[in-house]
Order: sequence, then C-alpha cells, then structure tokens
Amino acid sequence: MKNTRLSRKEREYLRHRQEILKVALKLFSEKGFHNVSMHEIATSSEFAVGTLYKFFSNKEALYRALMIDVSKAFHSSLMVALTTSGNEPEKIRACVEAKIKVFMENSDSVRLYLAETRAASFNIKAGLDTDIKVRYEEFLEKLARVFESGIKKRLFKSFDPYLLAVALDGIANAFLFQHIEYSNAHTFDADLIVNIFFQQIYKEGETRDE
Amino acid sequence: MKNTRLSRKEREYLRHRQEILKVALKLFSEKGFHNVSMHEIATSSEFAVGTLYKFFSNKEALYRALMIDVSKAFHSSLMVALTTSGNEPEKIRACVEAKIKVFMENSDSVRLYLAETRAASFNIKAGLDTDIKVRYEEFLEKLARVFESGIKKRLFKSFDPYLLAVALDGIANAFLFQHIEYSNAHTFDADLIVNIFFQQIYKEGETRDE
DNA sequence: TTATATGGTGACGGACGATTCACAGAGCAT
DNA sequence: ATGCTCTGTGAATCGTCCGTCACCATATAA
Repeated sequence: MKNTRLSRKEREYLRHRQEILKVALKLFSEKGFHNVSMHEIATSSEFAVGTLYKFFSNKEALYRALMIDVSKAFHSSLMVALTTSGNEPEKIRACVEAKIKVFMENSDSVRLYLAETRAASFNIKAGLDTDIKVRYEEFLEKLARVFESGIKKRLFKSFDPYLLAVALDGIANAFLFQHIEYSNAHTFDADLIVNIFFQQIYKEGETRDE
Repeated sequence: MKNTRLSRKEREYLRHRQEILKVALKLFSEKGFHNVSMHEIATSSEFAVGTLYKFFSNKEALYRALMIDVSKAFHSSLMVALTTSGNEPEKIRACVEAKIKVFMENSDSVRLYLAETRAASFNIKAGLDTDIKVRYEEFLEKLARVFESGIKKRLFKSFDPYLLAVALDGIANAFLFQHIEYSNAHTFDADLIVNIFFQQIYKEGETRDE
C-alpha cells in the first residue's frame, strides 16, 4: 500500500471520493437506493450535485462502487478466516467469528450487502448480480470445501457439504439480522452459533449442558 | 366464509381487486416496488390507471394490501403447523415442512415477503414494519416456546429457546433463498433441514451416516 | 501579472411517474 | 325513455429527480 506515491491533489481527490461514499453508504443503508436523491447525497456530503458527477458517472455507478467496496471487504475477511491454519472445526469457527466481527463493525454496510446478496435482483439490476453473487458463491464454495474435507477426515457426518455451508451461513445471518433489526436482549456469539450447529440439540441419553 | 351474501357486483368488485393484486404481486416481486409504475400495473391488469385508484388510494396502499395478504397467509400456515398435535420435534418438523411447502408454492410472494421481513425498512417505510414484523415476531416466539417446552422435557439441550428458533428459521430461509435464487442442483427437504439442525454434525465416535 | 487548468458549483432541462378529474357507458329504477 | 349511480377511463397535471453545463475560484505555470 504505497499511497506515498500520490500527490497531494490525488490524495485530496481520493479523500473526497471516500467522503462521498461514506455519506452515500449511510443514506442508502437507511433509506434504500430509490429513496435517496443525488441532491440529498450532495447536501449531506457538502458538495454540489455536479461534483458528484465528477466522481461517479451516475447514481448507479456510485451505488455500484459502494457495493463493490463493501462486498470485497466482507469477502476478503471471510476468505482469510477460512484460510487460517487449523483443522476444519477451527477454520469454520474462525469464519463465523470473522463474520460476526465484520458485520458488527459495519452494520450500515451489512444492510446494503444483505439486501443485495439476498433480496436479490431487487434493488439494482445488472452488473452487481454478476459481481457480488459470484463472490458470495465463491465464499460458500470455499466453506463447503472445508466441510467436505472435514467429512473426508470423518470429523463430520456426511451431509452435502454445500448445504452445510448454506446452513451455517444461514444461522449466522439470521442471528446477525436479528441483532441488527431488533438488537434485543438475546445475546449470542460465535461460540453459540458453532455450538448450536455442531453439537447435537437432541439429548440422546446423557445430559450435557454447558 | 359465507361469500354467498355478496351481490354479483360485490363479487365482481372483489374479483377485480384480486386480479389487480395478482398482477401487482408478479410485477413487484420481479422488479421491486420502485421499478414498477402504476401505469404498468394498469396495462398488465387491463384496467385504466384511474381504476386502480378506485381500489387503492395510492401505490403504497396497494403494496401494503399485498404484503399484508402475503404475510397473513404465511403466518397462518406456520402457526397451524406449530399447533398440530405431536411432541416438540414433530411440531418443529411440521413447521419446517409447512414453510417449505408454502414458500415453494408462492415464490413470487416469498421474494416480497423476505424483502420486507429481512431487508427491513428498506423498500417501504412505516406501517408495514409494525404489522409484518409483529407477526413474524409472534411466529418466532411461538416456535421458541416449542423449543422451550422441549427443553423442559429434556428432549433438547438447553440453549436459549428464542435463539434456537432464530437459528432454525435461519437455516430454512437460507435453503429457500438458495433454491429461489439459484434453483441449483443441491436439493433439500424438511428432513434434511431438521437433520442438520437436530443431529450432531460432529462424529463423536460411531459412524452414523444415513 | 496573466493565462491555464482543475476542482467545484447549482440553476435548469427533460423525463418520468404518481395522482387527479372530467367524462363515458353500462345497468338499473322510475 | 329518462335520469341516476357506479365502474371504468386515460389525458393532463404536478412534482420529483437525474444528469448537464456554463460558469466560478483557486492555484499553479508562464
């Protein structure tokens, strides 16, 4: 990351760009793409409308830039977690932990990200699908491969690894949603998720509360 | 349900209303609230724009009516499943089955429903929150109470019942999303979900593939 | 100092889309 | 037949944005 190469002007330019993105993220995440006008973003970021168009060719490009940033950030966090050393259960646990951490720290982004990842082609049409979903798929596949290898080693029972990945991610998302939407009394952490997922819920004989 | 009391006119009126809702559901679920114009709904439903306003006071009211219908339908299906006789595991299984069934049969509605339930205050502001979310909460609570009672009977391990409900629902949603979005090769059914959820994933000794 | 480039501005054009309303025609009662 | 009501119509209105562009102001170069 040698940004030292950049002139003051260039740094200014990037700072401004970041500032716009930051404001836009906040607004979009609160109100959704269609309920935020360029004028509003301009006012909030203390630039003129015209200036926004010096940075982004149009509203959708601005949104896209935002989503791609967010998506890349999330993706790389999760991928790193899955790559850390350790056996399969450890990797998976690290992944859940990473997900919680990143999501907690960026709840604005999360709303947007989830809206795109899940609510699908809803908000914005082309381009993003092909980009964000691909990244998400890649993550699921990688997670699936961890499950697969755990199954081969006979650490896990043999379910379809991809579906295990979907399931685990589903639980994590559900908890995070819950937290973001209601931030209610029910606390949770990576341990809990992993435990619910890995340990049998059924009691088959002996009692084993923690 | 004695609709026999209705005059022909009244029946016509309701039929037309239903027709509009049906078309609107299709369009909204495909393109999202903001990307569907009243004009488009009018054309598709073969009514004039003005006619739509005879049925619904504005675009949002139309959308709201739709969402409330959908939400009520889903809610009642799930609640019924949870009320059927049987012990806790059976109830939960019935619930998952009901969810899959209803969702599969109404994938148009599901997109909308999920967009509201999860992507939250995104698409439409007031009113819906307070209505749909309450219903969703009610469902989660009821599911949680089933878990709770299962825990009391020492059928399940003692996790926070509400979080178990969130987790289970999260897995089911994840699978359904996956199916709706990618309808890929990975098939699943209520059994699989319940198994992943209830049976231990970890192998603690003996092998027990099905 | 003057010329030029560059970041920044914001009023304005044009399009689009929600909503209205004056009106048409069908059915029904008188 | 005439008048009244009620469903249905769609052109016209009105507002709201997106995106443009002629134009500042600052700073750097000449």
